[in-house]
Amino acid sequence: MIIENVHMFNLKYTLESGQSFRWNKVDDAYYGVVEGCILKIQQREGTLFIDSSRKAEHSELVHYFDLSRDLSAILTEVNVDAYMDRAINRFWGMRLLNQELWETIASFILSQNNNMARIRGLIRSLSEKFGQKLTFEGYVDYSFPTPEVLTDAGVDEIFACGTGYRASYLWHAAQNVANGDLDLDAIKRMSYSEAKMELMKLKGIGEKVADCICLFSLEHLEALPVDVWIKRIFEQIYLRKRATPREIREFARDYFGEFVGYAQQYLFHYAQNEPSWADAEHLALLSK
DNA sequence: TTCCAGGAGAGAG
DNA sequence: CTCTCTCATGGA
Repeated sequence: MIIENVHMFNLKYTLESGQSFRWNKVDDAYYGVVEGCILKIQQREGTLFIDSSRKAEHSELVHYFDLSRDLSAILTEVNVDAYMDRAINRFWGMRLLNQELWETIASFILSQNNNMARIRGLIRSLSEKFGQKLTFEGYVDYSFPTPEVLTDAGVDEIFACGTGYRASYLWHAAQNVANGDLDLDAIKRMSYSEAKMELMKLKGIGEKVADCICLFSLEHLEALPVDVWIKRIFEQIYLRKRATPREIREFARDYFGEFVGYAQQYLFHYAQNEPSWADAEHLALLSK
């Protein structure tokens, strides 16, 4: 499949900005698993070339990559200072994905007190062990395990994948989804605050992880996950003092507006890729 | 060896 | 409400 005239979209920035752990780069193509099939995607300017192990729906992909959203309007809205302007221009075209809900819940349960490389490894080994093997043009990957499979596997088998103390959290979540106590379709219909509250009823999901799920799967663009990076960024760049996650959320929501989740993604990725993100020259961008 | 990572839960104060 | 400690794991 080919999607032409893709406006304001950068595949690399979108897939490498820490919101998904499932994509692998091979030459100039990205391979990943979405909806139980392998996707191979390449971007050449405004055109996306997509190959798949199964026939992928055009509308599914447009939704997954958030392509129908008016990103230009959002970035105009959150571009309120010279610092943000630099982050936006550096990663122009980065979009928030709309990923599958169960996989996003499980992935961010595993993400707590953990680093990107290891999160990717954990998801990979869980999928290898409990998912279905998929192949496409010599590329091998695995579907993400269903809640039912993880429930039957048990805590010990999940722990054996290297998940550490998060094993019981993941098993508990899988069980709740499998037995219907956590209704994923209902959550998809909820407002941001309702969905966040519902997700936080699960063990191992606090405010930060719930916000990641709301932002990277449920299209709640007002969600602001406060991790160690976002905390550093707001304490050092915007607030210039120690701050609690609640203070950061309240300030940022008021300062950037209803699309603070998009603002957050640009700040997060900028700080991760620009070692001098908090030096004097950067701080001066806000001193006017 | 100690520190850190897209944190959360439990307990104390 | 806010601290503080602990929870596996592996790479720096």
